[in-house]
Amino acid sequence: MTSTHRTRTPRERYRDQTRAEIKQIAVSQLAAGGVEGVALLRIAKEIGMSGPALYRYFASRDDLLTELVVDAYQAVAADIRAVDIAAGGRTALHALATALRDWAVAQPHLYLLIQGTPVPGFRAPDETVAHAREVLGPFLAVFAEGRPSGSVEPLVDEFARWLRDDTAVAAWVEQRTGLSPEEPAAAVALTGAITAWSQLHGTVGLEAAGQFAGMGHRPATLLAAQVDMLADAFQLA
Amino acid sequence: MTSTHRTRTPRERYRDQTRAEIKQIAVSQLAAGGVEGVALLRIAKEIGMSGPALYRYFASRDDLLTELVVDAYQAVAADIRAVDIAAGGRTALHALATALRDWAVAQPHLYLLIQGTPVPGFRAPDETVAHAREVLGPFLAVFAEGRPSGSVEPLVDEFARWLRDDTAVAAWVEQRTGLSPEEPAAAVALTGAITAWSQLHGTVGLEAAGQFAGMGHRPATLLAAQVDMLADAFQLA
DNA sequence: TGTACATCAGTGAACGCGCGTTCACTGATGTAC
DNA sequence: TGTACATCAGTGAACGCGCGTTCACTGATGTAC
Repeated sequence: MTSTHRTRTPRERYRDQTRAEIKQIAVSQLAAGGVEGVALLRIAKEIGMSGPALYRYFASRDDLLTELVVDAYQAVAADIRAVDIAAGGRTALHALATALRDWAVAQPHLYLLIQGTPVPGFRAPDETVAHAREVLGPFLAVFAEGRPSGSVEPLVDEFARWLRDDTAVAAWVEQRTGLSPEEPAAAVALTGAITAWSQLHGTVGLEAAGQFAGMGHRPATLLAAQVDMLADAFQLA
Repeated sequence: MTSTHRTRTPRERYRDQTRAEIKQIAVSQLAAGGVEGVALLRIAKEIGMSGPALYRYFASRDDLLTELVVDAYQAVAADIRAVDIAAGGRTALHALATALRDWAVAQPHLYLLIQGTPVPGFRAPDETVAHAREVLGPFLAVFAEGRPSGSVEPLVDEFARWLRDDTAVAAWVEQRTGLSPEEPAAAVALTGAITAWSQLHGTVGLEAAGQFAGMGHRPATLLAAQVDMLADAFQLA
C-alpha cells in the first residue's frame, strides 16, 4: 500500500483480479444461502475453472471465509470513517448511526457475517478486534463530549476499570480522543461507544435478519429514536 | 392439553419420550455446531437407532428444525410470562429484561436460532408471529403506563398508524392492555414494546453471539443501563 | 535478440466423507371379537 | 381367555448428491544471461 510499491506486473494484476472475482462470487453465494452456501466447487464452476484451480488463490475454504470477514470489516469501517462528525454531539451520532445502518441494509449478509451468529468451528483472525475498534473509533470522539446521566453512571464505573486494566484499550481511546486514560471523560467516551454499538446492533441486527418484516414502522425512525435516547443519556448537545 | 384428555397409552408415552430424546440431541448438536451441525444420521447413531428409524418421528430434517424453533419460542415465552410485573414501571421492565437475558445466556444457541441470522431456505412456520407476540405481550402492559418523551414521539406516530391499519395487532394490544386501539396509550404501549425488544436484542444478541468476549464490563450492567434509558424515554415510574 | 530455465495457472482423475431420503422387509405390540 | 388381524417401531441396503482436498501432470508466461 506504500507509494514506493512498484507497479504490479500483469501476472500480479491478473491474480488480483481473479481473487477478487472469486470473492465476489463467494459474497453472492453468502447472500443467497448463508455461510454454508459458500462452496468452492460451485464458485469454480461459475468462473469457468476446475475446482482445484481455486487452490492457487486460497489455501482453503476457511481462508476464503476469513478474507470475506476481514473485507467486510474494512468496508464498514471505511463507511464509518467517511462520516463527517465535525458537528459533534447528537448530529454526529445520528450521522454515524445512519451510516452503519445504510451499510448493513445494503448488504445484510455481510453484516450478519461479522455481527451475527458465529460460524461454528470458524476461528476469527486476531485482527478482528482491531477491525472492530476501527469501526467504533469515531464513536469515541463523539462521546468524549458526553456527560453521563444517572442511567449510565454505574456502567461508566465498569468501563473506567477496564480502561485502567487494559493498556491496549487505553491506547486506543487515547488515540481517538486525545484523553489520557485517567481522565473521567475517557471512560465516558468508551462507555458511550460500546453502549451505542450495542444499542444500534439491536435495530440494525433485527432489520438485517429480516425480523421487521410485516411491521408497520420505518426502521430508520426506530434507529433515530434510539440515537436520541443515547444522546439524552449522555447529554450530548 | 385439555384435562379431558385420556391417559396416554404406553405406546404413546414411549413415542413422546423418543421424540423428546431426538429433540434433546438435536439441541445439543445445535449448541455444538450451529444449525448445519444438526444431522439426522448422527442423531440416530447417538440414540442407537438406524437412520431411517427417525422418519417414524419426524417427516424430515426441516420438520425437526421447525419444532426446535417453536419449542424455543414457547420456552422463552414461558419464562417471560412467569415474571411478576405487578409492580409495573421501571421495576417490572428490569425484571422482564433480566428474564429475557437469563434465558438467552443459558441457551445462546436457541436465542440465536430464533433471533439471529435466518437459516437459509428455511421457512418459519406461520405460528412464529404469534409466538413472538407471546414473548412481547408482558412488555405491552408495562409500557401502557408510559408517557413518550421527545425522543420517541415521532416513533409513536408510526406505531399509531400501524395500530389503525392492522386489526390483528390492534386486537393483540387490546387483549394485553385493555386499551382500545384509538386510545393514545395503545400506541405508546406498542411503541414501547417494540423499542424495548429492539433495544434489548442489541445487548442480549451480542452477548449470545460471544461478541463481548474479552471486554471489561458485565453485560448485566449494560442491560440495566439500557433498561433505564428506555424507562427514561417513556417516563416510567 | 535468443535461448535455457524457473515459476506459475490450470486440468482431470480420484479420494473419502457424511448427508437426507426411499424402499421393502421383519418383528413386536395393541385391538376386536 | 384365546385367536386373527391391524398397527406401529425399527432394520439394512441402497440411491444420488455435493462437498473439500490431494496429486501428478501440462502448457503458458516470465526471468537471467
